[in-house]
Amino acid sequence: MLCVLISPKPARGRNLAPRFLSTPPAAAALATSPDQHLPWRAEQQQQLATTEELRSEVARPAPIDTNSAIFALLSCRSLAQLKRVHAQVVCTAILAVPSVANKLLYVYTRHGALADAHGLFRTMGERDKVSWSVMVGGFGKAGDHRNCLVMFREFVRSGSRADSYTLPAALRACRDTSDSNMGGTIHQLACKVGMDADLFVSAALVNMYARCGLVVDARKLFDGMPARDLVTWTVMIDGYAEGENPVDALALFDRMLLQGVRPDKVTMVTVVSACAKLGALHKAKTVHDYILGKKFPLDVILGTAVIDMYAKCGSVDAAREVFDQMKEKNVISWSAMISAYGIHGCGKEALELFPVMLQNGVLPNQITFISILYACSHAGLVDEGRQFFYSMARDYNIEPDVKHYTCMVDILGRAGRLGEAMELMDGMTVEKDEGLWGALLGACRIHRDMSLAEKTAASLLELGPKNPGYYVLLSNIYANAGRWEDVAKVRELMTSRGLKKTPGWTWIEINSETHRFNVGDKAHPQAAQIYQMLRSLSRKMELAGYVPDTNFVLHDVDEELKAEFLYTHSEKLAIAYGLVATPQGTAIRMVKNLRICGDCHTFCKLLSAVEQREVVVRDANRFHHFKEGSCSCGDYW
DNA sequence: TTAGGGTTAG
Repeated sequence: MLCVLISPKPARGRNLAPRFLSTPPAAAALATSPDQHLPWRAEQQQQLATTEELRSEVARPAPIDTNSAIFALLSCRSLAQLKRVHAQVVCTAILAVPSVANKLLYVYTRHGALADAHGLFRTMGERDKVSWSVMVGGFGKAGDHRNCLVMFREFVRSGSRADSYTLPAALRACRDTSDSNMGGTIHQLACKVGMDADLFVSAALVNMYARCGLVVDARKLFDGMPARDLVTWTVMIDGYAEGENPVDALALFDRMLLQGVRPDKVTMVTVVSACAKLGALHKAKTVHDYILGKKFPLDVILGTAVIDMYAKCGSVDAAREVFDQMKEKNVISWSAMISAYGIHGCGKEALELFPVMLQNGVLPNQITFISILYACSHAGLVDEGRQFFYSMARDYNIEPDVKHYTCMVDILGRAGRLGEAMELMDGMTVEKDEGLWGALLGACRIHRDMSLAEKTAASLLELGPKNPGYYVLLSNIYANAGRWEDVAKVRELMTSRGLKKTPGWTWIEINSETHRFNVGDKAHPQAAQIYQMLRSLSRKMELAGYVPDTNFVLHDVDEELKAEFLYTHSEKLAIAYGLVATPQGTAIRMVKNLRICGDCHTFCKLLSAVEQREVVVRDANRFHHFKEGSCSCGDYW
């Protein structure tokens, strides 16, 4: 076939059926390639002609009817195969049948061949709603949001009414580009054409607003909907979970159940992921029991979500149990388990899993290496980390990106090898971002390297970081050195850039309920008991040798006041409540939104011995398991 | 000839 289409002269030695002589326009388009007019290309074609002619005898397109064409299109496994069927369709002149042409368009988009699909679309004589929606949806699914919206606009301008296929596709493009302005415009259009109450459109609208960070607008829309289906509930739950509001996500799920709506597997994945964000082990077990009770199969997606949930709720053992039970595992499941070990400081276990993954025929990807390097970093495995870092490109053809460099700088920096970290950064070709400089600055804090800290901070501040954490880090470094004027300057810079320090909070799960504490919080109904417990605890702890480490208080105030600040840190209030509300011997499990403070870390270690309690803290970076006076992080965090 | 669609894991 190819020979007939590309050969400039009549083929020799065979009779061509008349249909091959008059090449239809679409078939000509098929043979077009951008470089076909280049001289070397023409020469090459001449040389290839004989072989291709022979081949074409075998591969000559056979006539095909409409039904067989649709069946053949749906069974295409490769783009080459698809192009052969396309040629058959062209030769049989059934491209004029809309269902065939549209199916062809659709299958091209499914193979990610959007240029081919678009080429065909442009030459199609008759384009109906399906052709348009295939193109709008095709560009969207391929991640080409711009062309998705261009097609949508063309569709609307062609005088067609936006429908329940094209509107959700266009809204998804807005969601994926976080363009709530465009999303709002499309919302108005949906209202204008009376499509806003359609279930597909309204689910897409709720999803778009929520994922663009406008959860309140999403909820208003959700509450005002005349009808809701499972997907609408699911996207709203997901909106809360993704918006870092897992409490509302889980509350909405409970409400959904109360209203008699039965969740499906996708809803459960969303709920499990909300639970992972929350970090409450009791709740995690309840959700897992629900999944088992309702007999949802733990397939690769739900199973992986459950692994991640248990890991982030503090039980790496439960995560491993689920991992072992899963029949099908992909690279995401393996990476989730490696990451689970990593955040719990079990570097050895994480690294042991890597070769097992390979033995199971699963190849690592970029994220697997981030999980591995993270595990090395939090277990102090410098040499191992370095080996993995260099093996990425060499053995797996995965070029390290800025995140991998950040992990590596973290590994070297924490281990005190600041010079090596700098060297690595000097030699990198990928663009440096604030996270990378932040990692180096963190290392400067740990090893008190004032001069490098200043240089690093200069580069960091030049990038204009949006994360208040980096300013606080720098301010901490100055405060530790007693440079209060510089502390004030950093604070001023933060204010001028419109940033505020993220307030620290800790919550603790008691009897399946979470209780949240801020610094100096007195809002809890049992506040009196909590503060009384804190006073008796501090006496006991000081007798056992605890000395408040006032270096962690950064206000320029006297020592006595500093100690008072320390005692009302949210971590300590949560611990005190844990002691008040749970029987002796029960583990105390907490989640903190920021990194645990150094003084609270010391406090937890001592408390685990004095009170004979296991204390588990998830902070913004990792888990700390305190037991009998020491922490699983080995004071290395 | 009735094709195309909204939600999910590290």
